[in-house]
Amino acid sequence: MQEGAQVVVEVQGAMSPQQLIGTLVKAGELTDPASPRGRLLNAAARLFEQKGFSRTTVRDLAAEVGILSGSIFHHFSSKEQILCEVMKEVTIFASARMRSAVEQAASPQERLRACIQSELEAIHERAVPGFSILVMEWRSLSDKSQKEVLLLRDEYEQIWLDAINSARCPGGDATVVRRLMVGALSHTYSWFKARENGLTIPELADRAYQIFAPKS
Amino acid sequence: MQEGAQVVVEVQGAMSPQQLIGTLVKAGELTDPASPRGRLLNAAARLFEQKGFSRTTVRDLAAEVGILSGSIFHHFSSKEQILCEVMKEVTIFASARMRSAVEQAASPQERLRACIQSELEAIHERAVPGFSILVMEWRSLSDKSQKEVLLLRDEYEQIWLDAINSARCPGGDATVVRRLMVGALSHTYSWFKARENGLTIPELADRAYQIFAPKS
Amino acid sequence: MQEGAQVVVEVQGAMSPQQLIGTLVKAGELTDPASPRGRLLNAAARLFEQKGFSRTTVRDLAAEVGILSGSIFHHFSSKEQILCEVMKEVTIFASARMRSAVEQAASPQERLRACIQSELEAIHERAVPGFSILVMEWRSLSDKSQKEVLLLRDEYEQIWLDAINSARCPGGDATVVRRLMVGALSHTYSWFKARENGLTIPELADRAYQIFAPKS
Amino acid sequence: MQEGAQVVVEVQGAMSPQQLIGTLVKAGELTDPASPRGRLLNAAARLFEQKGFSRTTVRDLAAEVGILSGSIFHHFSSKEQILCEVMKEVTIFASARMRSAVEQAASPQERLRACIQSELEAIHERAVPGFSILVMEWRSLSDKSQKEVLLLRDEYEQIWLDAINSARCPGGDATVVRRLMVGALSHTYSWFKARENGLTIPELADRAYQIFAPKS
DNA sequence: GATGAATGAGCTTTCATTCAT
DNA sequence: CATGAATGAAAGCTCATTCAT
Repeated sequence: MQEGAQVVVEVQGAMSPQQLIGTLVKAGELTDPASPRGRLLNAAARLFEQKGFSRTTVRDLAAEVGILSGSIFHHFSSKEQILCEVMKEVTIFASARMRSAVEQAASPQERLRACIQSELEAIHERAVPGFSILVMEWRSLSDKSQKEVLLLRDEYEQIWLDAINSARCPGGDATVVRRLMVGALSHTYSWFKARENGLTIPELADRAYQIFAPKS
Repeated sequence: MQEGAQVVVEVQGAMSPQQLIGTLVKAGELTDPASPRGRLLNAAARLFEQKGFSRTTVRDLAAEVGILSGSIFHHFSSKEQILCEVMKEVTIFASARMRSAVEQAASPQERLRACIQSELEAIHERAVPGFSILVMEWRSLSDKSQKEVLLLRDEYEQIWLDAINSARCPGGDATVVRRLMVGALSHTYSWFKARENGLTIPELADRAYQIFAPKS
Repeated sequence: MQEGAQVVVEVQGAMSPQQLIGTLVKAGELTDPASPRGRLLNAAARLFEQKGFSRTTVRDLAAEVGILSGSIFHHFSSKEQILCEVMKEVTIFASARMRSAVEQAASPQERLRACIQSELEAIHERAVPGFSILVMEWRSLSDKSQKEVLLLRDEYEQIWLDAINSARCPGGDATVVRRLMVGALSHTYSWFKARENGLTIPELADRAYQIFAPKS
Repeated sequence: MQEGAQVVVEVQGAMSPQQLIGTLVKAGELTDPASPRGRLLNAAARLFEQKGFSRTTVRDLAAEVGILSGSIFHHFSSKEQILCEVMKEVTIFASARMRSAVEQAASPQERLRACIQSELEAIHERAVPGFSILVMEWRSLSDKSQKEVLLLRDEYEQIWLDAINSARCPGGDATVVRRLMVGALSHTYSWFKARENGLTIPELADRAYQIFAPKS
């Protein structure tokens, strides 16, 4: 099933976020967003991103999906577990999305460009919201949960490191460059609003690429 | 390029953080860090940075300076006001620090380099902790407080925009570049530890400079 | 004159306080006193009357009905809302009670007499305690809550004004007379104890009637 | 000195409130309203009347007279003692005022009329505010303080009982009549505003007199 | 006498979590 | 599975009172 999923992902690089989610759901890697659990995770992602983890109450969450707060604990054992699951699903989705984007890129430069745009899309798309949570709410996670997420996260980061290395970006070793980049990109959540800034996501990706790309 | 950086560091040594604070205190722009209010603000900056605003209780804060929780409200009218005051003082200090660093830089490139290093020092120095709070806890501030801080913040950002513009950085208009930079630099708080990464702040500033500086 | 009073008492006996409450509960106008919310409201009425609103803590209230203080906020959003709800329910109950008493009175004089006795019973009966709160704790209510209660209160006061007008009481316009009466009657809560004063409520109502009734 | 005071009071029946206060201050029966203690008592009377005892903080009180809250305790040992002293001074002032008013009345009816007007003036005059506190905040007083005030109060009430008895008011024994009256009159504080109701204090006294006076 | 800092008990309220129905 | 009532710990905050200066 894992393999099946990867095959599908590879073949359909031009899939819409909705299609990609559908594929990953069928592969058992993501929770069905139509299920109670899935609706809860989506609502959580949205609220944690908007208001922050600790300013979001389980009552807010329950209200958002139209149940009572007590019922949440039939699906998750704690509020923190919800955060953890959100982060895992977001990571899985972002990984799949980025892998498919990178695979379609021809040159190292294009690969880097694809990574940047893919991450920005993950941050700002409505499809599976919550990417900025990975950065902003990292400290809200227990050590145990952090480890769980890091396991999935490593895979995602490896794609980045490869892209940065092969594109020969300035700024020294790829780890440091990537860390500066993750800060820059995730912070866009706080200020970039597609409608207001007169800037589209691809345009924003261009700007970031101009900065981080190798000097020609 | 490394040399340019080192020059800045030496020159800037003209006034230590402690001295600068002393000057600002005498000018009535900062609270005396030895006063009860000042000790509270410093402790708040430290704790808000370490644990986050909402995970820090007023009891934590009180314990940190050796008083009882009720006594805090002699000096501040609410927990949120403490955050606001911390942000204002941090901004004032960071502005003064950066202005003096920029003034001693000879070229546009050196000015940009000075800005980067100055902000990194603000983030990681112990002198006036709390710079990363400005980014990380922005949403914990009420609209009213945000406006108060923004008034001071504008001044600080203007120095940056001037530096970015005159250095002719890539990435389009200076506002967007600065926003990407803010994210990149403030996020270093989460991962950069001078002792562990085998990287000093000037070295880290160099890396960032290599990325954001104009392509030669 | 004593006889007139006794007739009213006998006739009014047609419905006991308990029965009237039952009817109002079924009609959805009062909270069921057996429900958690109803038990809380009754306890609040008792305590606010005995100790005053601000000297009654939500912990007192919770202890009185055998729950913990936090649980109160499942039923009410604030302590002040409890006061508001108590006042509304007391007003509704007192209105219904007085209306039925007045309807059974034959003459204008008997109607006034019935009003006086009905209000005294509302003040001193155990059935729905809390009438004196309406006067004594009025200032503890926010402006918004005051308006809510006044809406219900107007109806109650209209019955009084009609009775005063048709009985041709001395003392000028009915509004002023009623206000003097409200003060006189509600203050009895502070000094009248049926067992101690050697005076029953109907007897006390007689005394008040002798004072406020038209001079023959 | 006690005698001297009484002589003065007798002789100058037409004294203004200010003059009467001056006399009582000289006789050592009231605190000089210009002294810090006196200003505190006046402010307390005003605030307790406006907002209620428990809703008035010692900080409010201090702010009202322009000192800091800690300084209050150089003049009074507790907040409750302030209330007690206010009540005592108000009682002394109201007694002196009513005694002089009653002495100038020719008939029993006029004496009753004088009592009513005198009490209304005590309630609504600005000179020594706080009469309504005697009724409204009685429960805020400790048992010990209640006894102290009652000692002075008895004298005041005796004047009333004599007036009621000699005027042959309806409503049974004078104690009950007086109690109904004190409720009616003190409650006027809550609704009577000289400027708004189109009713002066003497006119209001007339209305009350028409109600409580003997039926002709 | 006043100040300002601190106390400490107690307040109302919040909230993740539990559990009988 | 969902409900709704309750829990209980802990939160932010209030306030009368104390006391060294």
